[in-house]
Amino acid sequence: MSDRFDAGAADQRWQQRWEESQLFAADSASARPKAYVLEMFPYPSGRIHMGHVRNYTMGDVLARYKRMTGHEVLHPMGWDAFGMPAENAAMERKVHPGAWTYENIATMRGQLKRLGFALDWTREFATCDPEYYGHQQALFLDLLEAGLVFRKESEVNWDPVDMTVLANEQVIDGKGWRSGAPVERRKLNQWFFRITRFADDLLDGLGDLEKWPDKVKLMQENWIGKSQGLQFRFALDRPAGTADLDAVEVFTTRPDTIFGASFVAIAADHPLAMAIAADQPDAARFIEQCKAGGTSAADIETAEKQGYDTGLKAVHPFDADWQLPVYIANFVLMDYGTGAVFGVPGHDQRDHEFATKYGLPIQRVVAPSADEADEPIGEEADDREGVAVHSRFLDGMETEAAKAEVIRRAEAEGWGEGKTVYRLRDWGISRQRYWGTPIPIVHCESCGPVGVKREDLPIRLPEDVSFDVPGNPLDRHPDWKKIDCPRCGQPATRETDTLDTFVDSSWYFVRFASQPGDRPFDKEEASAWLPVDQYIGGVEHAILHLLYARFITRALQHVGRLDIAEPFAGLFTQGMVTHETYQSLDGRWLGPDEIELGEDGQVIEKTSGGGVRKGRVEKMSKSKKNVVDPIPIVDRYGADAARWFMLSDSPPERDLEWSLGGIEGAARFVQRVWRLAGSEKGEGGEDKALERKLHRTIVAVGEAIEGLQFNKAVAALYELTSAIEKAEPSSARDAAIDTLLRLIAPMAPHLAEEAWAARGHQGFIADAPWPEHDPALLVDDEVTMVVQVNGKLRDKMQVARGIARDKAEEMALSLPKVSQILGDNPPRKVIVVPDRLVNIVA
RNA sequence: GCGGACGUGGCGGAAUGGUAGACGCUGCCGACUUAAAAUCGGCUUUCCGAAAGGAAGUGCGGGUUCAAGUCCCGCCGUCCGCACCA
Repeated sequence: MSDRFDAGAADQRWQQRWEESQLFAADSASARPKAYVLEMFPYPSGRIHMGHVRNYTMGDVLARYKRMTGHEVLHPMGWDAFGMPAENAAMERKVHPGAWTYENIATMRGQLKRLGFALDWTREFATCDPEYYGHQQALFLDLLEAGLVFRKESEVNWDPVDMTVLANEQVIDGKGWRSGAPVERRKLNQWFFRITRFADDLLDGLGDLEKWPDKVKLMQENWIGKSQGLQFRFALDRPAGTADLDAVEVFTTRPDTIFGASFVAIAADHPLAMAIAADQPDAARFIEQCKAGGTSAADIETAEKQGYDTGLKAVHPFDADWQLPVYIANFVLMDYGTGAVFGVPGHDQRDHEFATKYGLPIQRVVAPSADEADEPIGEEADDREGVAVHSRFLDGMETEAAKAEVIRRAEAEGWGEGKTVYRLRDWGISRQRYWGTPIPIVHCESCGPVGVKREDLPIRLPEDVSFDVPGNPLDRHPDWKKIDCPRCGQPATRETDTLDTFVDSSWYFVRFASQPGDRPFDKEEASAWLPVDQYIGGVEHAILHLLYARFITRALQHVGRLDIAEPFAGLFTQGMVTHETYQSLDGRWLGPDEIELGEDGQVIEKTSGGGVRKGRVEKMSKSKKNVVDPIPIVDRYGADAARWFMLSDSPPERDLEWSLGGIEGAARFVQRVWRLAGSEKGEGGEDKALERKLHRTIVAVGEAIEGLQFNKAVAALYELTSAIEKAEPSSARDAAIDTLLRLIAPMAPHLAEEAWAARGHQGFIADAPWPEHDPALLVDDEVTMVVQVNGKLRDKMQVARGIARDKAEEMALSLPKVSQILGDNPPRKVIVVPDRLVNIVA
């Protein structure tokens, strides 16, 4: 063996051998227990970044570990290939989105292979492959036939200058990112998936997801937002002219605060608002104003609360003489509840701001106790629950009881009813863009929207499109949309909207498991692999992607395509990769390769020698120029060092700060293991202490990998490596080295294979069984017990394991340090935790 | 604005309510070397002390407990998501 591990040569050698032997191709028919390990597939943006390296390294360690523990492993890779960046590239660089995307895929595939991931490349696909999106169109038709797809009006961000629909991220401070024009909200007829039909089911299903992080389940629960409340009608004292507008229907989750109401507010696009606008020009103007700005919730809710007093009065349901002003308000959403609310400024912060602005009464109607009924409401609303006060017949009732009582009376008197509502809205899937899956619908004047014939799938995107002007190229294509109606044969037009790319990523994991040519997937084969045992990706996907994938899985079950409800049995959300940022003194962002350490230790800009301000540690991003490209790192230090660093130190769920020192440390460790593997062999001899350490490490590393706590596995392996280095040559030490190689094989596979072969073993270490541990070697005969006085550490003692309580107490009390502190006073109390500590309370 | 998390040495972090700082990085000292690199050994929370030893200490302020980084309440700060970014 040579002195230094040649990472470049070893990486290449083993990657080639793995590929030649098709080692990581998954066999659906295998009799071994199956394990499906999946990382969120990447968007082919151009080059892989550190976040990808971290994500795929974690999954790779688990996949390789599962393989060594006797599983048939499915660990596939593909491309989430539709989306806006390809269209932006087309506009900026005059390249076709498809050409741009497939070039990026080719580059990134090579980069991933360079890292030596144990991936089954035979199952690779891109969502922009017509084969894939054709199957997706078939699934769309299934859902359409099952009544899970419908059409309705909904708002989009409209750029009035570019005459195009904008994504939320393209709206910056209420203006279009290219044109700079103030954005408007505009209504379009669009397609939706009826996800709300599964709202309860998606909520209940969270309860069974034991291997999901609680925080993600909680976020989904809040997103679905199931709440019980009261829906009721406020009579309007002056009918607005038409018979059906003599009442306004509101929904509230706090019916107990009904006596604290001081106004009624309706959405700007509420039918009543429309009716009022018809004869009040000021109202019409206000409604126009409300349409300014983007559609995102953050935009709407951080905007200043504004209202327009319609002059109408709503009659309080419990008191015919009590009238509330009716406002049109910019913060009430038509999509949630009934599009109308009553405002209780005492107990809702938004209502409080509104009431303060318009001089409306603020009355306390809930208090921590009846004694505090007259505590004034201060600068902020009091949103705690308690007992009802100043609320007539509700006075003294607990919040929950008061809610029930109001609902009971409303139902008895016939003006309202208890109702369950969800915050979750139906999933809008229409996108007015080219680079996505065409929605397989034909619009016919006589038949309406009709699904295309299945034998015509895939409905392909036309190649000859131009991106010279903004807007949807499908819509302006000269003949693509012209087609005869599949039902009546009359001339008709294709739907020119494409599907949200979240649809693409909502079933790709099924296609990985089974990919027949003639249908989306085979139910039996997919069932053999699904659900995914461990899914790994960024926490930024905690709600939308994961909820949509759960929905689609249920929908596919509903239409009989699949027989599981939950796609991902285990979920892990990993943190971001961050790096320091640097700015020149005049404010330009500088990349890590544009700076260096000056003679006096100050950071300076390489080209000018000018001063550099160290900025905060932030997520790697092009705009801050703090991106480190993984590939030069891999070329310089080897794939294993890069992988090892990604797993070291930082807990995987937290952010990882990239550092040069860190990668060098990892590379040093790779060399240490290599030297150890080539070190002098011993003849015979036991080494009990080393064996103990070894077997504890086997347990620790296995548990750490199963729990995805790779930083702990790394720490345990450092300890074991040091212990072996310090041990005298012996056969026990040689065995420990072979075991160490198997333990690091999932994390540093090239090093492990190279050293395994150099030590004379046959076959791939990737195929070697995971080491077994001997339980007898895990426990020591002696333990250290801590002796505390009043909870403070004063001494320690070595005792036999399993020592009796009274014996431990006696020993502790006889320690000189203890008696010195206690003096002549007998201890008041002694707490003994077996084998751990004695705490003496003086 | 709403929802969710996180906060421990110079740095990344470890710690079933039971020895705070494992392991790694950095730095310093030493060995090897003509020299350097590589490698190996030691030290590295702060304060007081020559040492032995002592005191303080897990964002801030309270609380529960024999015992709190860990549990509870209230703040502060940072990050993620908010439905057309992926």
